[in-house]
Amino acid sequence: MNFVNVEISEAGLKVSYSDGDPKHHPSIEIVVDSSGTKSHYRLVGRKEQKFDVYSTKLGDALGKALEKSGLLVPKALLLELPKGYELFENNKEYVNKPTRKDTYLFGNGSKYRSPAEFEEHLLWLASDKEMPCSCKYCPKDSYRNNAQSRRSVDTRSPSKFNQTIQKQNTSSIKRLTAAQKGKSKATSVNAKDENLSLRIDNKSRREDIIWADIKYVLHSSQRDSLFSEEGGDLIKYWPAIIREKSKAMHNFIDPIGNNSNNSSVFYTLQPLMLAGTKRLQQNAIIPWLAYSTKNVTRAIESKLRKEDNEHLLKTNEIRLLQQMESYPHYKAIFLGTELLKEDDYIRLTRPSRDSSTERLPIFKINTIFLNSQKKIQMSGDLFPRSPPSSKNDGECFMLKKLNKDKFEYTIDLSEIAGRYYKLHPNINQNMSCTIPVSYIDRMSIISETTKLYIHEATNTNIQNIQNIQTPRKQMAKRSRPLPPLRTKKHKIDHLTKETSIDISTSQSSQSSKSTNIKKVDMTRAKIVSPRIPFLDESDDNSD
DNA sequence: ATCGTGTACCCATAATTTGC
DNA sequence: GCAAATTATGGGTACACGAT
Repeated sequence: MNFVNVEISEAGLKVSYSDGDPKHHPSIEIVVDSSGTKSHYRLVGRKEQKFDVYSTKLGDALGKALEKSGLLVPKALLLELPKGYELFENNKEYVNKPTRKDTYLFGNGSKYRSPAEFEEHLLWLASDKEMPCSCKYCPKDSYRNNAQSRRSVDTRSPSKFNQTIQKQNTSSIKRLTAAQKGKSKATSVNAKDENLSLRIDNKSRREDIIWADIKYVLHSSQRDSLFSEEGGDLIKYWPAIIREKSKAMHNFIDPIGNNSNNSSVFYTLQPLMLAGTKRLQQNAIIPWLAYSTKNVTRAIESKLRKEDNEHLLKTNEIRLLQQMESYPHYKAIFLGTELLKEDDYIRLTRPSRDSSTERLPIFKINTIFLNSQKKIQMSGDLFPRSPPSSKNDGECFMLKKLNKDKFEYTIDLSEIAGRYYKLHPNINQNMSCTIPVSYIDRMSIISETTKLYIHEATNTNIQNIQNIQTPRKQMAKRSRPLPPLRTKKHKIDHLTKETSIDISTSQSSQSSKSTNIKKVDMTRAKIVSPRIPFLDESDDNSD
């Protein structure tokens, strides 16, 4: 999962997005039923033990998930429940039975009966919402997967109100899928917006493609690398799709730094070609047509072309062949968000000694190959690093090779933390990639979804978008496609898509006219795309 | 370490609502 | 009005935790 809505601090974790609303809280009045049983709800205070159970268990679960995706979690404690959620204790006094007390979490209309039940929903709230929530109470597309799946509760106004809400939600989802099969979908999307009273006129809408200020979209290292290219400084905005629009929570810390007075609307954006989503305010984005795309596309293109050439010059076929002729070799592979090439410097995940002060060692890739066990490995030189304190930071040129001249180290993919950047020598996050996806898939998914959205937008933009969007010329040449590594669920769709994608990519960018029914599936596929960490690059798919 | 107690969680089923 | 879908309820039990 891609956790974009979590604030990690020394004190613990906060989830900055919420679908909770106090209107879903139960009434605290005492209700007496016909048999004389007295029942009432009591708000559980933050200082109570029950509350601690929730904050530690939920914090623990969230912390684990964050760490799994490579983030450092100083303290796995949920500092507060997401906005609008509260813990209640149901107190039931029976006439002839002992009193019963049950704790429940209310907030989004569902009644979570344990931290474990809320766990998945919390992760979803914290995530970029690319995937539907898999908690037991959230609506599923397939009807009634497991018996007695979901409940929803509003004890104050039993049934009516709450049920209508749920009805509308599920039906709008159904309508959406139905509409997607046809053509128009704008109308059905609006239905849901209205429901959430989020409609604001003359502002960008969900599914619009807009430009987002790169200050908020790219990391500084990415910007640096872009700016170092000719024309790179012309790029002030980055294309993105609006995935969600929401109102700011009261104490939401907006990512721009302003205190949100002017506009309380937030957009959840998915920048094209980048992993993850961003939550930005109105003033950080501009409509597509408000920005001249010519310069930008040219600059990006030239950057890409330059990289290509550079790469071609660097290839060293002879050495490759001499060394491990029998193994298929690659010139580059995608690992998560980064492209790793021969001669690159990368960081390894484990320190050579297990002192925490030591920085991750650097590894220079000499070759990338598929070994006899069909595992991708890299051979190269290892450079241990001293703790950050010693010497100056230009140390990368003073690196001392650990291996002797005629020897190389071999490492597994799992040992790679990410690229080493001269300007950012202290990065210690790991890429932590587990799911393999083909290069074709990644690129097609991105371009296909864009095409889909573009159809909804103005036609005049198609050309521009595609200039940016189209997969660049392949750089890696490999003799065989990658073996499927252990994967999770997505594998099946992935295989069925393969053929159609192949065609659309090979005929380059001009496929806006190819009316491919698979496009609809692509909207589902995009869910997978941004966070699939491991991508291989191939153009000769000989399966 | 083990026992006992109360609680949290899970599950089956009863009850109710909805769709045809 | 019936069947299916959904929700509420209460029992069973694993587990945590304090007492022995």
